[in-house]
Amino acid sequence: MRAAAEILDEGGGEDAVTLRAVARRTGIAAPSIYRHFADRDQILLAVVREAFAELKERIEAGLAEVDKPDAQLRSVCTTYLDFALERPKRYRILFGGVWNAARTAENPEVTTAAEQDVFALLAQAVQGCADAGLSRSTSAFSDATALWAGLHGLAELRPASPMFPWPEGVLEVLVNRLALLD
Amino acid sequence: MRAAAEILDEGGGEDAVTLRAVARRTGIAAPSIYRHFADRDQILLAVVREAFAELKERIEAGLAEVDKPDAQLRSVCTTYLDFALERPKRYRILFGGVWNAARTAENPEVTTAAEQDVFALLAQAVQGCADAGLSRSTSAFSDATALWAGLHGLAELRPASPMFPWPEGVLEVLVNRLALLD
DNA sequence: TGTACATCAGTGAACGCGCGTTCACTGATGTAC
DNA sequence: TGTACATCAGTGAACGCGCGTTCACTGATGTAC
Repeated sequence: MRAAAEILDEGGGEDAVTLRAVARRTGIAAPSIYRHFADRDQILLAVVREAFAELKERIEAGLAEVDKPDAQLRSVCTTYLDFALERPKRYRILFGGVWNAARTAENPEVTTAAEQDVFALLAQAVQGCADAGLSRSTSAFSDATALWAGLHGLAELRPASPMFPWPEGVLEVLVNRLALLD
Repeated sequence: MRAAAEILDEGGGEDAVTLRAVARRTGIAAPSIYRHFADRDQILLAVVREAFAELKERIEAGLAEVDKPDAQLRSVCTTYLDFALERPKRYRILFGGVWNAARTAENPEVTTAAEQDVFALLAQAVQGCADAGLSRSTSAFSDATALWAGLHGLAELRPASPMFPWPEGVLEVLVNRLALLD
């Protein structure tokens, strides 16, 4: 059921995830949805919740596979970007602003909190590099914020501008310079 | 008339810019719009066209006020970010992906071309710093791309996550490090 | 100066559509005695 | 083992709504003779 909701957002914007479209996709009648969700907003909320959970899990799984702090930082960034490029629509709904700004006040744990969880993984990785002497960073929080902006920009811009002649290695440039590695 | 279309997108997503909403805002009946635009898509197109033009003009106006290459680069970035933070919805429709990806093929001059125009101003500013020995950049294009990603990320993330404890000076960090100034 | 006519931005009524949601219902499954 | 009943996921019909768009129209303004 939730799976259907997710598959759906791969075919149009957030507004394409209509209650009736989810029903069609699931193969049930529209009113049947009310046995599982109170209203349309709850469907979106469930999609957001699940997507945040998956992003976090993937980052943590990637982290577990490497040891060195700089490899860990690169892993976080790569996983984050891969997630966004694989599922641009789903990524977009997480940090997209439209949905976020409107519902954030009512469900802080799904948006603000989940977002900070993901950001914390990034900030910890930067801090880890600084602690190990692999980064010249003196403010892991501030540098992680700049890096987050860079990652997010790349994550949104690349699918949005497929005609742009993207050069190789933009991600590496962002990580190396913003986390002050070398 | 177009002014009304613009004011409108300050109150909801792209999908809130309905033909009827524009009509209400303008104070005319819905069918009257067809004297000025062929259909709904043309309204959105006009908004995008005008917003791109305004962004470009503002950047150029800012550029004309300073001389030193590094001041010019900072001016471009500041103007870009200010535009995005002042009118988040309008900025979003320019580089937003949803509208872009769907209509880009039919109207390349409004999206791809206008986008490259704006990017060119950024790339030239980075190149100017490199030429003047103010930047260590050896690939202005590649570095400008990374910087663009950083700017875009900040431009989207800040309005989208008002609860996040944004540190001071993120923009400066992005510009200094990604354009290799110092 | 006066008359005929084209142009043009506007109008209200109507269309068919997909939407979220409500309603009273059906039929299968599990549990109590 | 059999009967009564609660639970629960599903159903089709219907509602009112805002949407984009089409239609035949009106009334003001400008131009030709």
